Amino acid sequence: MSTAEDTAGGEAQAWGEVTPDAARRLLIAAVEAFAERGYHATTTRDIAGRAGMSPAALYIHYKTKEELLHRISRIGHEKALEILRTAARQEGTARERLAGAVSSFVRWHAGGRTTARVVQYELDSLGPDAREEILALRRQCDAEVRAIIEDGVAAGEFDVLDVKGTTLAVLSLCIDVARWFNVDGPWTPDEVGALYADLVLRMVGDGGAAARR
Amino acid sequence: MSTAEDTAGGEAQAWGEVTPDAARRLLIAAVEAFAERGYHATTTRDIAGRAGMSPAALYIHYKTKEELLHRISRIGHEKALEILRTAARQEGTARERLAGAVSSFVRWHAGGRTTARVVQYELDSLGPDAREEILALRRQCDAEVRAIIEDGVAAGEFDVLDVKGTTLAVLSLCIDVARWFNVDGPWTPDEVGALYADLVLRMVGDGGAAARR
DNA sequence: TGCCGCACTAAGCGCTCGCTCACCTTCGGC
DNA sequence: GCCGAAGGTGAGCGAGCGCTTAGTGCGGCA
Repeated sequence: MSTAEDTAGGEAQAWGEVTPDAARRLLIAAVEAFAERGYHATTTRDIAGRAGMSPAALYIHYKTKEELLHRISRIGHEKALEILRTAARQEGTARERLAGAVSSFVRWHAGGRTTARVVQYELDSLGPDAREEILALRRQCDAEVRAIIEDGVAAGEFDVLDVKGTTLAVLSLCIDVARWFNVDGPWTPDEVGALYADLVLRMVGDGGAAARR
Repeated sequence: MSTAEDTAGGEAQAWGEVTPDAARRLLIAAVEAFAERGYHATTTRDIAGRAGMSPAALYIHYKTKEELLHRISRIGHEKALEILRTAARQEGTARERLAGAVSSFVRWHAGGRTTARVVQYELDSLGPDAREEILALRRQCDAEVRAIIEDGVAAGEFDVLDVKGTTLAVLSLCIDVARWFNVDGPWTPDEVGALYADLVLRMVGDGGAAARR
């Protein structure tokens, strides 16, 4: 647990699919800058500077500054969806799958906070077409979590008043980790993941959650 | 319930303390613009235009664009703190006070989403001094919620593993409402408030939460 | 060796930004 | 009826923005 995933350098390895090298360096620089200052407050000169290049070099690899955000958003959302999907398709009870999904999703938001911040909070800076594409991925994330909760209700494991609302609340809780989590704070990503898995099981009325610990 | 509080016009009445009239109109225009596009993507010309004034008029009432954000942030946080404080000092069990605090705090974030968005998500755009001042108010919000939870644990009403972490999660859940809540969506602020109060009682291990409904 | 193509840079274009300044109205007090 | 303060405007400054373009250095191939 908590391998390279939770260091800034480790975050970089998630971008391995981006080539060539210069394009990847620019992308990583953009992620850091967007996370620190926000999309609109970040200049193309800042991004290029962090990547050790001149401002013009950015435009050899990306058409516009927005394309950078779009690429980051899509790769990030695909990663998030993959995490939830993997957890949802695991063997086991709904209780186990929900706990696994929440703890790994939270670990990603806490450990890869830089990336997650951009992915979750800079969506509105995209143009309408790009935003719609990303929103489709987001709806798929929602569907994965909802499916687990519905399974649990059907199996009599969970006791939920409003499946749609509870799904939203669970995702909301996980996503907001990216806003407040601080690497220098009192918790490791693993600890927050475990705490949140417990809280979420309580939210879905899994009677054993409190008793088991 | 859900009176003027949940319309854009109704939100405006919260700024009654700001005088003179022109300064208040500018402030309300700024809240709307910041909420829609974010602080950095909003221009002073846009703010002045929404208030029906020339760009220069802004600088008669405010020294800089950042001062506008600072004022909005402070007034908004004071309002949020007042809501939590009122709920915390109510008569009743910890269970009742926590439910009341969450439902009214959530109602504020959902109904006054425009304001809440600026207050909760544009903090990083403030300078260091202003940010520190706002963070102090935020810590007081945290303390109010934590006190209720500690009361409940002491009284044997709640069963909580980690008071600090649970407090953070409760506040995080409420605050994130400002990000996703949509006035045209399927829920009213009251409905979300009630749902969230139930979810939070479950999170703190209030055994009766599920059974009672 | 000579040359091409590509990754990259220095310089800078056109534009819009936050903010200022000289000037104009309105109006209560004497 | 005149005056100064308060609150407003139109024009525009300097700076910095996203992005472009002409030119440079260099690895790979005949």
